[in-house]
Amino acid sequence: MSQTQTPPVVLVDGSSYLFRAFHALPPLTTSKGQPTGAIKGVISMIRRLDQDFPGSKVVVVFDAKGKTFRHELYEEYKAHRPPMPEDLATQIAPIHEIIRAMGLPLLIVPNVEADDVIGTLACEATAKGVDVVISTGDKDMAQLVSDHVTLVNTMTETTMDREGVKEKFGIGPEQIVDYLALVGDKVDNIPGVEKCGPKTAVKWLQSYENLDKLVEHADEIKGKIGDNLRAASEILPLSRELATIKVDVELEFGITDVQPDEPDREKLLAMFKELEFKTWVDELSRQEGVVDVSSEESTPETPEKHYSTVTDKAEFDEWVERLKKADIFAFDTETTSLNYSTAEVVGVSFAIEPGEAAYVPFGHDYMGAPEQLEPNYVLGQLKPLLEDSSQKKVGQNLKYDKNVLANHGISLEGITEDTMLESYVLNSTASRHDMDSLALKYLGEATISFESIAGKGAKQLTFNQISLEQAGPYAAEDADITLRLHRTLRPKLAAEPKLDSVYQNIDLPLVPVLSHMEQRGVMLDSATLRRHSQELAIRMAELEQAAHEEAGEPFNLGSPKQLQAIFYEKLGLPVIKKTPKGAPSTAEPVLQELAHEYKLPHLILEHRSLSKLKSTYTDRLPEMVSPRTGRVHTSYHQAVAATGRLSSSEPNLQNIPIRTEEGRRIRQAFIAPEGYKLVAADYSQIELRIMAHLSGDKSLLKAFAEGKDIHRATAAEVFDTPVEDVTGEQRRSAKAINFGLIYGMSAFGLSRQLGVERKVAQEYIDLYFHRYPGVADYMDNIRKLAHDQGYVETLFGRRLYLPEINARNKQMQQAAERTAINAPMQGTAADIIKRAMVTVENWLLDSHAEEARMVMQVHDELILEVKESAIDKVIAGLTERMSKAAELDVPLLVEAGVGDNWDEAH
DNA sequence: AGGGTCAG
DNA sequence: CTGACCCT
Repeated sequence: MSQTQTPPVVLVDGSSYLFRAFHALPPLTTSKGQPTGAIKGVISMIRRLDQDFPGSKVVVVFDAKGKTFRHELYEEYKAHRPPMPEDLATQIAPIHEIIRAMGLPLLIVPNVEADDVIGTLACEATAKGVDVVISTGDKDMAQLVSDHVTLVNTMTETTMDREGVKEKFGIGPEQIVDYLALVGDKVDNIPGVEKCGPKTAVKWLQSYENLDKLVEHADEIKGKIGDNLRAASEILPLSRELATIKVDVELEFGITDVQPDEPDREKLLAMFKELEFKTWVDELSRQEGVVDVSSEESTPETPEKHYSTVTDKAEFDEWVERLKKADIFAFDTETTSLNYSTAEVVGVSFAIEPGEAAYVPFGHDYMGAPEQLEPNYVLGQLKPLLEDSSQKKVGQNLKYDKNVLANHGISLEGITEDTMLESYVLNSTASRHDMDSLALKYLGEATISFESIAGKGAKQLTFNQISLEQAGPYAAEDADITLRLHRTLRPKLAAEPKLDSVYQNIDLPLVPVLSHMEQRGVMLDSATLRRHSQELAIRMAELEQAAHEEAGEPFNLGSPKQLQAIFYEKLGLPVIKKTPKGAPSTAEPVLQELAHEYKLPHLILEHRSLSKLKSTYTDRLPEMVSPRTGRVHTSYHQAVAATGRLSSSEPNLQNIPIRTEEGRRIRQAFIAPEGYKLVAADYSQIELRIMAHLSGDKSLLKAFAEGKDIHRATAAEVFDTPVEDVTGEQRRSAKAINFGLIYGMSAFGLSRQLGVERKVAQEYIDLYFHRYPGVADYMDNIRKLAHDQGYVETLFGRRLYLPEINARNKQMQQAAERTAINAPMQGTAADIIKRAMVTVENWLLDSHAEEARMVMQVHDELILEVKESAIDKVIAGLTERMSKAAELDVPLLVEAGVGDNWDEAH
């Protein structure tokens, strides 16, 4: 390997990093919803090159849009590539802009792929005696490696020279093209040899050196794969050509023509600010000559860090004294398990000032663990502080901490701030609100990952098994980051009065309410469910046998893949619909259709629905009963649904069956303890009522004011019939129309729902809007508003950003428009029931603590356990409070029922 | 429209 | 990860 004195030229394959950064990094967005993960990834990679190759000329190359010579060579080239995700497409222009502002040459050559530009420049540079480093994430580039060309993957920090290629692939750089031709490429749609993977290709090339010689001796290859090779011999030259990176493209410039420029610091600063890349903003601001005039809010500096692990009594006591005096402190628990109902606290961490935090371990019990403070002492000292509601705390998802502390007899009060909720209210569309994502997004800091200290997979340690050396900094960091996030996020909320009110008056007060409901759990009749399971098993076995006879062979009824084979290959049933990937669908509506003419689909349908009931409910629910309490404890998630709704998991209590008789039997297993009944109260037609209120449509308001059956009233209007003459069929159609409106449904969707022609569905919609012009206006306005401001709001001011509302892709744009219509209704309903929950919980705790408690929420329904003697009183108070949770131009009707089980209560 | 879970 | 299916 020859050494030159001059530093190498670095050619950057920008496009390859673009895709890798997009998929590998957490989906960052700005507080306004602009996705930035790929930008951050690509730019930080490019910035690193300056350190890795000081003094080198860095040239960045991107693919241009449009076709290339490979498309002309082979029209199927990249034919099956899905369109670029919108979230990625919007990040390309900013990346280009930043690279230019950094002063780096940016090459985008029309009709030439980045690979070929790089190949050509690399060839030219080496001819001039300059060494080349190609920075890429794409292994195909290995074909360019030579004595003067090295590959480096800056994201994974690996380099590959000639020897490296041999090590990695088992063959030399000159053989890579032949290798690629043999293997083919599914994504780019390059044909290869059927069933020939990397192993086979390498084996062949090691024996025959290259493709030509291999094809010459193709008859020596035995077996099916030999046949495949001979069958492919015609197209292999084409594959080879497609896989070959060009080194002789006609470019209008040479490697010496491209020169770096001075960086435009003002421009960079503006862009980094816009994209909310705090650390880079800080870094630039500190550099001389750049005065940050546009800054209204100071970006948080990364403080010096002083984290301590406290095992000394005096030191701990001192911390407690400081906590008592603090106006607010950040707080976090470390526990043995993520499951709050079984988790035990093994340590707690605190922070009062940024950069300074302490971890107090008391339950680490691995071999050789240092002596720690007594759990009883630590928790005993902290208890008065934690239970003092005037002592303010901030945390990340404090509901969890409240739940686990309850296992130690501590009732956490004073939850005055929660960073997870701050982030959620600021931008519910941001896909994740966990601490690690928030730290990266708002503080520009990567946190210690749990995996890095606990390991992963089966060998993952629980927190009590992690050494104090590792656990200390991790836990202290959690408290520190939480405090600093709060200091960053809270002012952002305060600047938006409506969002601030949603946070303070709706989501924060709900935290203890949800915590109580989770801890209470709900009672389950496990014995009945188990019996039900056995019955289902018998019925399923019968169905399975019948299906096998019908199909003429045994197969797995639960496998859509095997089913496709039987249906469409063996039995030749007509294909009605295909899955997104092009395979014939066996989805429910398809089978429903086929069931008219064939017996097998009917059997499958019944088997499927029973199998779902059994695996998800009758088998699983009894397993979820806590041995400690004998009840099931769900988790409610407050920062998952973009619209403001809650979600529920482990188990999901918000999707317990109700549609079929068989399903309702599962609801019958949700029961109340001795002396109690279940009361279920739900808002009647809440979303349509909200639509009436928001749109102000006269007819709709009137219908609700008069307490009419809304679907019947709609049918009378749309079909121009007197109310008393509306048929069942007409009412059913009207109901589908009403649902469609809530979902922002199109004529297409409605036609499918109703099973009528699209034209007919459009007529219904036109008629509806004609009869309810206020609704039509409202829909137009909300769509326009969404396009103009990029977000929509609920009645209470909860905001939902719609990043795809102005997407170039029409389908995405239309989906965003449907969300724009649905979100204010769904979200306002969520706000209303959350408000009701807070009021109802406080009322019950104040005056009916022994008689009634809320145990479940299912979007528009609250389920309570109520002592038999108090039922009338509680129902009256409950329905009144739910009705008054919002003041709308329509009455909020609440319907309540009582029963020994959830099914009966309806 | 928004969710969660299961089996393959 | 996908397809299917349970809920409001």
